[in-house]
Amino acid sequence: MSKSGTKVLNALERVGGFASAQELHLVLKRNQESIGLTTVYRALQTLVADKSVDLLRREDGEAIYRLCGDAHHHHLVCKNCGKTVEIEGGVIEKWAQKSGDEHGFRDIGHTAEIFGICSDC
Amino acid sequence: MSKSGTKVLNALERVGGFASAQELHLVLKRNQESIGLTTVYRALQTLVADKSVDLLRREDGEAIYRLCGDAHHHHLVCKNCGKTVEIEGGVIEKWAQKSGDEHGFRDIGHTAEIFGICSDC
DNA sequence: TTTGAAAATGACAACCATTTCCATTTCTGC
DNA sequence: GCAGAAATGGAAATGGTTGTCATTTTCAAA
Repeated sequence: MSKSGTKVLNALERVGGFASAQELHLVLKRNQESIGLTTVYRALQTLVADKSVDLLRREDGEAIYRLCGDAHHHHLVCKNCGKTVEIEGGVIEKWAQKSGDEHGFRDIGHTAEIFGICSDC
Repeated sequence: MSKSGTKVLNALERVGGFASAQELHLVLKRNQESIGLTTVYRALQTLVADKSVDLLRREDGEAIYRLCGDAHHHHLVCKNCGKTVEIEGGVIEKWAQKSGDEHGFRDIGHTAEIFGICSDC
């Protein structure tokens, strides 16, 4: 793990939720951590590839990131306030595997997100 | 409904699925329909506000649109050659709705894609 | 310790979807 | 036909994200 990767992870822990790359960059700057915006983006790309961090999208298309546990799960996200609930997705795993099998695909993976408006909004 | 709104709706029908604003603009140009990109964007904004069209996001953040009431389906995509199969997703609809309900969310929507390697690759 | 190649870094420029601006054209009611 | 409102579209601006490339750091081998 590069020095920057660690810094970005720490920043993500500190904000404790979603943050865009630009927001993380600001947090780090405020904390006297010298780091370039480009490096933040690169560190995030690596972390996402390593599955240490989740990548989602705000409604306006901006990428937002957050720490993610190891277990494969899905998210229910409020389109308004960003509140997030982790959802068990066994049904989806089976559906993806079955659909892939039926069409002769192998190395099946999938993505799935649910969004809506939460009870507080 | 403005003239442009009609053209954009027709284009959406013609492509029969998801399309980005830029793709729709291309489709219209190819069909000898003179229309500006700006106008396509404006028409889409209006159609989304009217709930005639759904707005979703590609993985890269680009906005994609589809007619409301279109049969909602999902895609099985080959990571290697791009071959795509349309998948029925009733299971997912129910899963998304149920998960949303359980946590008090309303206006539930979802995205789901399956990817893998097809039999030809 | 020195060295040299590979990886990491960051300022800056490039990219591209989307929006804003504004001048021109088209529509609508009178 | 006329005036005002709405629609249109080309050009420029915006803003998140990625590419470029020269410089710095890391680190293992000599």
